[in-house]
Amino acid sequence: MRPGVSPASTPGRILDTPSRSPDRAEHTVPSRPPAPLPPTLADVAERAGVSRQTVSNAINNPDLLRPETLVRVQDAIQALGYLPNRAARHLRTRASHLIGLRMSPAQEFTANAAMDRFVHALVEASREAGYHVLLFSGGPGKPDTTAADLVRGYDDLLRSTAVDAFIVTDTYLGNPQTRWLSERRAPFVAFGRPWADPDATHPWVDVDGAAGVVLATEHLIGRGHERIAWIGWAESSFIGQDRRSGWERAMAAAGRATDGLALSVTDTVAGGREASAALLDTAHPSAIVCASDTLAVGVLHTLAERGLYPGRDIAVVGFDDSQVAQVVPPGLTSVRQPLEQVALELVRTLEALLAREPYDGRGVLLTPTLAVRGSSG
Amino acid sequence: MRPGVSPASTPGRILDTPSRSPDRAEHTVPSRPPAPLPPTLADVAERAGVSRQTVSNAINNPDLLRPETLVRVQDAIQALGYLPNRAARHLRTRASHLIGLRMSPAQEFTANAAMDRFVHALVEASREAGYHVLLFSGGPGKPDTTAADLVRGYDDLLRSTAVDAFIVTDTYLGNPQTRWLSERRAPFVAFGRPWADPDATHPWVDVDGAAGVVLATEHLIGRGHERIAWIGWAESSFIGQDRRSGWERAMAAAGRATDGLALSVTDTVAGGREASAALLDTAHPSAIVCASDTLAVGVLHTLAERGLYPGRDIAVVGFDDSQVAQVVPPGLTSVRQPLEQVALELVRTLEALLAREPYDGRGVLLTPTLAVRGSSG
DNA sequence: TTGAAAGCGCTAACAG
DNA sequence: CTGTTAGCGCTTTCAA
Repeated sequence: MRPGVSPASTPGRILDTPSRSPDRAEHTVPSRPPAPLPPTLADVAERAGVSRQTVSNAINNPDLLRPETLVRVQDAIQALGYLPNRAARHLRTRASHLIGLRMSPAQEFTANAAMDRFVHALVEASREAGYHVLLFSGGPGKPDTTAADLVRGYDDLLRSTAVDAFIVTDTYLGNPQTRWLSERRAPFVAFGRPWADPDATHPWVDVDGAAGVVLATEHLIGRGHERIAWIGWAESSFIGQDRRSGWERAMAAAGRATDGLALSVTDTVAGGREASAALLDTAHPSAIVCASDTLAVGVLHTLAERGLYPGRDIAVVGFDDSQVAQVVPPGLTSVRQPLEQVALELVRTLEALLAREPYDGRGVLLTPTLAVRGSSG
Repeated sequence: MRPGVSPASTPGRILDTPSRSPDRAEHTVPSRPPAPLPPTLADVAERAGVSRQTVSNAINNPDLLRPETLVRVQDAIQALGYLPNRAARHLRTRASHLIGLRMSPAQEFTANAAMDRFVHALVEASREAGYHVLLFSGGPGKPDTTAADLVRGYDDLLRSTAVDAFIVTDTYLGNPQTRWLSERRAPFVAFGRPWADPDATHPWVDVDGAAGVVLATEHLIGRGHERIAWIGWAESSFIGQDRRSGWERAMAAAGRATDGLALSVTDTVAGGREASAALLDTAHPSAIVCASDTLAVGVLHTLAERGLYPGRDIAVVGFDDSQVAQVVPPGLTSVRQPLEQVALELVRTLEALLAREPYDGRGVLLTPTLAVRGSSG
């Protein structure tokens, strides 16, 4: 850091539209010579005075070497900063050590921040297993998306042997990928149960949404709430039904009635706002549990409009522990998915799969936690 | 979708701690035979009745082929679903067509959702240029991070020739990566100006934060606000100073005094909350511009505590157009970075760099926009 | 215009 | 325990 530098002193071209300025030649910096090529096995072998194969063994089967040879080779590796060329290794072993993950388009104007946290967790978990994450795009979100488009990204990566396996996240859309990948015999692990296809035998990891909502509802019951409402998604959503079942189960266990206390809407702020307004008018709940933070934020809108304070007048709980839940005043109590654990389990399952270990076909279900904040008292 | 299926019918193992159940053998599904290997050049050549090199030419230098041969080869490629093996091509051409991007740990309890949007935009822009994004981790965020740790991820990827180039995003921390990468002659483009190192000659793309704050401040001035306060970061932050200069510039242009109207704090919700409380007590502003959405959310906290309504009693503007800004009631007006354009420019610059085109050394500066919402009237 | 030969850097199989 | 040989699938000379 050089404290004296004015922020505006760095020369730059200000562009409103992204285009290069035409007078480039006047300011041209000659492109510098390329970086020297990294050392190869042969370089290490020569330095250590052994054959290339011995260096390869030193890396992949160290116990085959006599200790003193091993040390000599390792010293040479160290001195040269040698690391095996991934392309060559990939070509030879047919393993890229890359995991493919499709980024579905970012959902704006919602509180769904989970993807970011998940990607971080996955990158971290992959690293520890010696893998990197390769991102690709395409799929739902654009108009005119056909089934072929949906699997296109997967197909290309598979046919070009770019990745060893996939993590599939958007299983909830009724998307054809998991079935397609299964038929294709492509290695993959799904984040999300095969709700719509109970015959599916592919490995999966998921979070027990119902259990999370049970936690939330019991929390509210413990705070003395009698009339606890539910705002969820359309009946056709398996995940939505699962989460709702947690509310029903916890309410039944506590002997609370649920009549007229549930509403299904689309997963938008407006949906949550309107549903909560209707519920407050007709069902007079003292607490509302929502299937998502997006819906819960909608409830906060209604409360703000009516001069009611979340946590004091009406308790509100969301789902996903998004950044919004974490920072919105007075803090939104929310069900938090253990995404770090999910990532760990996904990678672990993937490793077993790639090692061709038999699969027990039962999936892994993880339990979420509840992040309690001001909106619930 | 099979409507009759109960959400709870899918068998799964519920785990509180991530561990595999021991009775795996009882439920074992034999691992299925591996997928057949994708077709190679030789397969296509045989089917088309030509040599392998001719197929290679059909892909890389189509004009070298007689049209009828070309059609025959293309038909064979189509029929077999052939795609070149990336590892082989990479090994031969020394180009992985992979761009490395380090994911710094997710910042929770802030409103910094920009990374998610940026990654999406980058993946999309890369795809159109024929590149994929490879994610790696490590770096700042963990305790005891040394300079060596900071460049470790880059170094490993470079030495193993895993990526062709990097996009470097966290230039603002005074991190050593850009300098290190430059010395190493590794191809990279930075998202962010080399604030701390005006001698740097590496290519970069950035967003004009000062211009964004000018937009925000002028917007408030246009709404009739006289006393517009600023909540920013510590003086040592170049980005913070840049953004602040926008406020100062717009205020000066409108003939507004700024004495006592600015405060510098850490970039947290609490920081924004405390700073706004102090400003309201001492400087009596009618509007507050913040260096980040996180700070702006802190202002919303103070307003909520005092029974004041954002937009009606006090106008608030943030920076980054995070999901929080988009959904928090009554909507937070915020400066939005053109991340899609940024990604496009980064990839474009990278392509030129990798093509060894001369670089004009001036960087690309893009102008943000202002997303106006309820918090500013 | 098309084909033959070589080799990118690595590892698996086998010989010594 | 170490070295030799071969080949993963591709592109790039160079001849035909």
